[in-house]
Amino acid sequence: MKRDSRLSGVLHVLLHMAEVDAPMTSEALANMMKTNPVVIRRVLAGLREHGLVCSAKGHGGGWQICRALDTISLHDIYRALDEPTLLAMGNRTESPGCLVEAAVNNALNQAFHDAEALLLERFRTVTLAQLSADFHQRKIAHGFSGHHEHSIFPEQEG
Amino acid sequence: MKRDSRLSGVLHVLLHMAEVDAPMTSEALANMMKTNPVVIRRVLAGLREHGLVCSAKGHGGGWQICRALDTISLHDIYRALDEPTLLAMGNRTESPGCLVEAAVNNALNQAFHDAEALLLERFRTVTLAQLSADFHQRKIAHGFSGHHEHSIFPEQEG
DNA sequence: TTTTACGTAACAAATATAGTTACATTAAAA
DNA sequence: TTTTAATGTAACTATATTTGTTACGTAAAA
Repeated sequence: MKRDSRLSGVLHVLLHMAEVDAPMTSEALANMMKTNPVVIRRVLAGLREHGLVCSAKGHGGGWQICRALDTISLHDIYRALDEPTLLAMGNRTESPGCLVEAAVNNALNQAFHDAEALLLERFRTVTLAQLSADFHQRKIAHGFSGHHEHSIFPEQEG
Repeated sequence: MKRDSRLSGVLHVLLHMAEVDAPMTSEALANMMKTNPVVIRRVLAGLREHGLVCSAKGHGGGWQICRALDTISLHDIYRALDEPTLLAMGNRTESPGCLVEAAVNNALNQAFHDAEALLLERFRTVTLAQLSADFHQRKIAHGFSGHHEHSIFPEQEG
């Protein structure tokens, strides 16, 4: 089964936005993400409803993060994405009439529930500020001299 | 994202097979699972390659579990299904050139890896024998009298 | 030799996701 | 005030995945 990379993608977008003081247009972000501006606007519209980002129309408009980075957890972003499915597996039927299926569901649900809880707990404990700090450390480790806004190496895919 | 229910479905099928001494045909199993016999044969063919079930052609043929239930863990079945994706989320790109994406991947991969490890560990510790025992307890709890092969209640979806 | 069942390829249908086009709306700049 | 640059959003298209179906070959028992 194919994995949903929206959370990964949104985090990427947000961290780039955090590096820039001015609003970034959906077109610029789409170029970074090798996708379409409408796709960017669609997903960021969800974050805006949750107060994580702000958008401005017209000349000089675009998207900005509108809360302190250390107040935005991965869980906040996960919720703003409408809490997408975490696990690629599930039970065939909930509340089955068949007792065999009930026994199967019971065993699997325990494992599934615990794995989901673990993921959500991790999401709660990681903030955008931490990811940003990690990024800046990586930049230094890769030989950032102070003259480049980003890595001295050509960047692929954003 | 839609969840893959093949593991759940295969467990259901196997536990029903465990209740019967004779081979079960793909047609009978397909009726229970409300699907097509070819779909059953496709998925059970994978289990056969791993030595979990045996099939016989011709009159009186069909499918049977061919190992002791307490030697078959959920992990064995998971592997026989070709280790399907466990998590519905993933990173946009592995080995990214962009340092922002590297920071994102690093944070998410830790969480993803731990959640996967938890699931696999659970799969290793649960056997078909345990599920079968759980099923028989449920049957008793639902008023099994000794005269019925299965529940006295009409079974839905298998 | 007929019937029953698996084995498997090829095709069709359904689903989900992502991408695209088009145009209305808003706001700044000329 | 007109032009330009941006978001907002609906509708459509394309693509990929999964599931279901048909068809027919093979094997084994009755």
